Amino acid sequence: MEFDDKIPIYYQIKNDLYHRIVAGDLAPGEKLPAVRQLAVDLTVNVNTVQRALSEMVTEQVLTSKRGVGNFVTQDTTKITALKQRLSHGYIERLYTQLHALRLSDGEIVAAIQEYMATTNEEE
Amino acid sequence: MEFDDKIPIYYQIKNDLYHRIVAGDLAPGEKLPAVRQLAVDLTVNVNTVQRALSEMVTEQVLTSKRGVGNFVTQDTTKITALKQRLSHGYIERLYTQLHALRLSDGEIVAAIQEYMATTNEEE
DNA sequence: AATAGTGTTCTACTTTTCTATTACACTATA
DNA sequence: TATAGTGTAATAGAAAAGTAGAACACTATT
Repeated sequence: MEFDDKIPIYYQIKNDLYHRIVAGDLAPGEKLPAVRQLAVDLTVNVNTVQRALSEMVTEQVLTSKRGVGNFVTQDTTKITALKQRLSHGYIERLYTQLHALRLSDGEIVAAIQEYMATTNEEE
Repeated sequence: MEFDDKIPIYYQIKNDLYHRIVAGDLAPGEKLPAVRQLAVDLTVNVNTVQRALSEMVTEQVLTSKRGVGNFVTQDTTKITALKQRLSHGYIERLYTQLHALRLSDGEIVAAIQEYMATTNEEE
């Protein structure tokens, strides 16, 4: 995984896990790899992984069983809410940014469709 | 100006200036406030302002005249290119993020239009 | 009971960012 | 030619994030 050095790594790890959970890549109730294994996979220190996971436990997106492992919550309403929260946040940020560049609502939609058209074309 | 403590302040200052330049709030050739004044306005250290500005000089978005001041470039093609670069980057990031959440192209456009509808309604 | 695998916590160190302060370099103008 | 206003640079210190390594706590299995 590549990291943006402008943003704390633990924060980027959280976001990556959020995405994998919402996408269903990590199913409700599924056990995560061991923290030491995750640290190896991400080429990062155990403490950095731990910080990301412990925050997600606090947020009740994960549950932790000492001596056993970390697990994705079984409460699917939490996951749905997470998806909503993330996508709404992303859209809000884009809207704010493009508005600051003085793009109108119509121009914003057009720019996105234009982006999609050129992106899919090249595949 | 409020800062996000997850991102370096000098970086956020750069982005704020980018936006003000692209929006025309700071016109081509216009003189910026003195670095010490900007530091006061932003309640930040002079060096932090200086770091933001010097990077923008390197990028040729600003020009600097020692003993005189910092100025927005007069080269409007640079500004247009900057606007393109920023908006494309923002859209690309949104697209990547929402795709990671398994939203299709159509769902992405719909979600944005839905967002715009509810936002404008409340005004 | 022993052991291996797991989460958790702690301390020490490094790097980056930001602040504080001072000094230096240049320009315009009184 | 002073002087005020400007950009530029350098040093030192504080705070936050990350790394490294070790130790501790708990669980399941043998």
